[in-house]
Parts: sequence; C-alpha cells; structure tokens
Amino acid sequence: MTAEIISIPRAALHEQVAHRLRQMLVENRISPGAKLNERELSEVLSVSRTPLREAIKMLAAEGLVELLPNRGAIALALNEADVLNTFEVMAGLEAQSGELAARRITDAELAEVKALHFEMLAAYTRRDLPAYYRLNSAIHTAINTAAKNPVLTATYKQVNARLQALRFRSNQDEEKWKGAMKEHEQMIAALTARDAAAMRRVLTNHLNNKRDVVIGQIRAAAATAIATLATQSKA
Amino acid sequence: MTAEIISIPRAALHEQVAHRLRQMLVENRISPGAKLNERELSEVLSVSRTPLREAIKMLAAEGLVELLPNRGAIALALNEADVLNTFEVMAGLEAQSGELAARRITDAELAEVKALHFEMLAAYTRRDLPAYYRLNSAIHTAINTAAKNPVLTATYKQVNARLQALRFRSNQDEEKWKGAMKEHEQMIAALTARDAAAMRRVLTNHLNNKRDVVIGQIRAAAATAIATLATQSKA
DNA sequence: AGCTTAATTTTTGCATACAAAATTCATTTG
DNA sequence: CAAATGAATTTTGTATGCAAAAATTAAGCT
Repeated sequence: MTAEIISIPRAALHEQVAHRLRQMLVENRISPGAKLNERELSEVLSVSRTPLREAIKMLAAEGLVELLPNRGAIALALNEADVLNTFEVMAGLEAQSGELAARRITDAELAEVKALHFEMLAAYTRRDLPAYYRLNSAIHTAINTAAKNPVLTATYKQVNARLQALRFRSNQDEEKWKGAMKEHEQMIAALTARDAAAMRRVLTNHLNNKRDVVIGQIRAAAATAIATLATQSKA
Repeated sequence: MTAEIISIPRAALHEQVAHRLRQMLVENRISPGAKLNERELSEVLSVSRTPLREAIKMLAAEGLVELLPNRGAIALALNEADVLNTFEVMAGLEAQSGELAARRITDAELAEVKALHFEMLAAYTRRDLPAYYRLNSAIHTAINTAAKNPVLTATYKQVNARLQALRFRSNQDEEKWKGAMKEHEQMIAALTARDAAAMRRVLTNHLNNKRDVVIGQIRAAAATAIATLATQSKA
C-alpha cells in the first residue's frame, strides 16, 4: 500500500489572489468605489493579469466588487439604502442561525460560546475595542457553526463580508455598547435554555441595533467629510 | 445638448458565457457531477478559453459548480444532506421575503399576485405541470419583489438556482400537490391581511413540504437507478 | 480663458502560446 | 491475467500578445 502523499498543492494562483483581494477590500486597503487597476494589481501581487481577472470575477459574483463593462471593476461602495438592505438580510440569516443553534448546539459548543462571552466581557470592561470586535465576531461565528448548516454558513459569510469594510473601528456610543452587551447576555441565556424563538427575537433585535450604530457612524462620517470640504474651500 | 447614445453594448463575452452555462446547468443539460471540459465547451460556445474560464469562476462563486484544483470544474452535485441544508436556507429566505412582502406590498402588486394565483389554480385544475411550475415560480418571485430588498432578491436567486436543477418536472403526489395549493391560498389570505407573522408561518411550512417532495423524488430516482443497474447486471 | 475636437496613451477584453499537472494507453513484469 | 510501470496524450493553469474601447493629453477654435 502506497503512503498517502500529503499534497501541499498550495492553492491555485487565482484562489490566492482572490483571498488577498478579499482581505484588501474587507480591511479597506482598497477604498469603496476605487478602481481595481489590473496592471497595477498584477504588479503588486506579482501575477499575470489572467489569474487576477479570474479572481476579480469571483469577487464580483460574491458581491464585493462591481463590474463595469469595458471599464473594469470597482470596490463595492454601499450607500445608506444598500446598508439597510444588507443588514436586513443579515438579520434574517443571524436569526435563523440562532434559531438552529438553539436546537443543535452541543454542550461543548455552548461552553465555548460562554467562554468567548466572558472574554468579551473582559474586553468590554477594559474598553479594548479591537479585542471586543474580534471576540464579538468569534461568538457570532461560533453560533453560526453550531447551527450546523454549511450552506447557511457560506451564505452568511458572503453577505457579511460586504459589511466588514464599513465596520469602522471607531468609538462606540457608550449607551448602545452597553445595550449590545445586554443583548449578548440574553443570547447566552436563550442558548442555554435551548429556546429557539428567544434566540430569533434576541438576534433580530441585536442586528437592528447594530444596523442603527453603523448607520449613525456613516452619517457622522458623511457630516465630517462635508464639514472638511467646506473648511477647505474657505481656505 | 447631445442626444443620449443608446448603448447596445451586448454583454461582455464572459457574461454571456456565464449566462448560457447557468442555463445549461439549471436545465440539466449538464448533469450534476459532470466535468466541464474547457476545450469542448469553448468549441460549443465558440469562445476562447479565457472568457469561458472567467465565467466558470463566477459560477463557482455562485455555488453552481465546484472547482477541483488542477482538475477543472464539475457541475454541482447535491447529496441528500446538501439538499436539506439548501432548503433550510431557502426556507429562511422565503419566510423573510414573505414577512417583508406582507409589510410592503402595494395594492397593485397584491392584485398581480392574486391574478397569478388564479392562473396557477387553472393550471392545477388542468394538471398542466409545466404551466404550474412556471406560475408557482412567478408567484414566489413576485412576493420576493414585493419585499423590496434587492440584496434579499439576489441572495434568494443565487441559492435557489442550486435547487433548480433537481426540481424534476415529474408527476407530483396528488395529496401533496393539493396541500401546496392550500398553502398558496393561505399565503394570499395572509398577504391580503398584511399579516407578516402568518406569512412567515405559511412560507416556512410551504418550503418544508416542498423539501419533502423533492427528497421523496430523489429517493425514488435513486431506487429506480439501483433497480435498473440490477436488471442490467442480470442480462 | 473656456470649450471642442483630435491625437496619444492607457486600459480592458479576448485569443493564443507555453508549461505543468493529470489522464490515458501501451508495455512490461510477476 | 492482473498489476505496475512508463511514455504519449490530453487538460488545466498561467503568461503573453493583440485589438478595441476608454481615458488622457494636446491642439485648435471662439
């Protein structure tokens, strides 16, 4: 019997490129609305245009970039309506994740979610925003995983990626942050009780509040931008 | 003032190819699990491999084909678990569509849904299966449209496309068909009453029943296939 | 100057060419 | 004859080349 050749066939170039581009978009290293210049990007990523273009087509299908006929691709730029619509879908997906997780979560998984929750409480207490975001995301991922539906997970990730770029790591409103923590407490309680209906309610509410925070940040950013422009035109 | 040049820039080749491939997959002209030979397909579609490969990458991101490293792409082949998971997500998306539609549907849109419903009743009465499928799909699309959320619509279409290939146009179980019609009646009632909660309940139930029908057909098809194999091996 | 229009450059879109991997087929060997 | 080995073929993956479209720049005109 031949030993299993451990294939380390590092992903194809177009996969690698897609992954790196995805990261650049999500981390705002390519700003919304910016053109994706093929020559430029192929130099930065040191690949030819062929796998690069294939990667861009994948990102377009994922909704992370927009394809303009004969004019290449631009990074996704969400207006307020887009954000509302995307959050609405995310609320539905989160609510379903929560509902299914309540029915299917194992004791071990629940214990891990609780551990993450306490870590997040620590980050909240320290007002450690990066850690808070990381743990918050980990909790939502863990709940999604507990729902044990790969199709739901893939759909969730795809839609969520579009919002990542605008989750500013700016200061939260203290009151809303406190509210989010309270909702997380309710989540843990609902999960522990395996109460699917409660999970749906809590997560729907949680996502609506998250939406309001993000919309608020967008409006504040827009107001700042306009003020800056006005100041500059005066000078 | 220059007159608006009506641009008839027929879609780029990779778009056309993606569209045609999508159709071929959904209509089962490429069977599940079948290899997508690039040379062959580029000849059939009379394009070079470059736009063809770009199209395949898009379909992969949509979940209609699977990419095998260094071995090209194969048409999506759903096993029973995949079908269950996909229907679970579809149920969530449909339920949300219904809920939002109940809140946002206009009188004109409602009238159109009702008209489609009566047309479907006619098709049902005649046992005209193709017309029934077409109208059924039109009703669900109309409800989705009435939800007025383009992100939801896009997500719905993408996930639904994966199931299209296995919606056999075979005879339905009479009892289940009758049940589906009853559920459609309930949908119309809930929509008319603008009862969002009722719409969620009805559509969740409707999708679960649809799922059972499809699973039943898959099992029946599998049983037939096995029987055929047994007969052949005897001869 | 401000606006058009024409020439130039850049960029995208597609086809072709080449290299690497996988598959197939023939041959050999036990 | 079955299994294994190895060459030939096919197929995929990537790079390059070329044409068409768009963007930019320069020139001409009022």
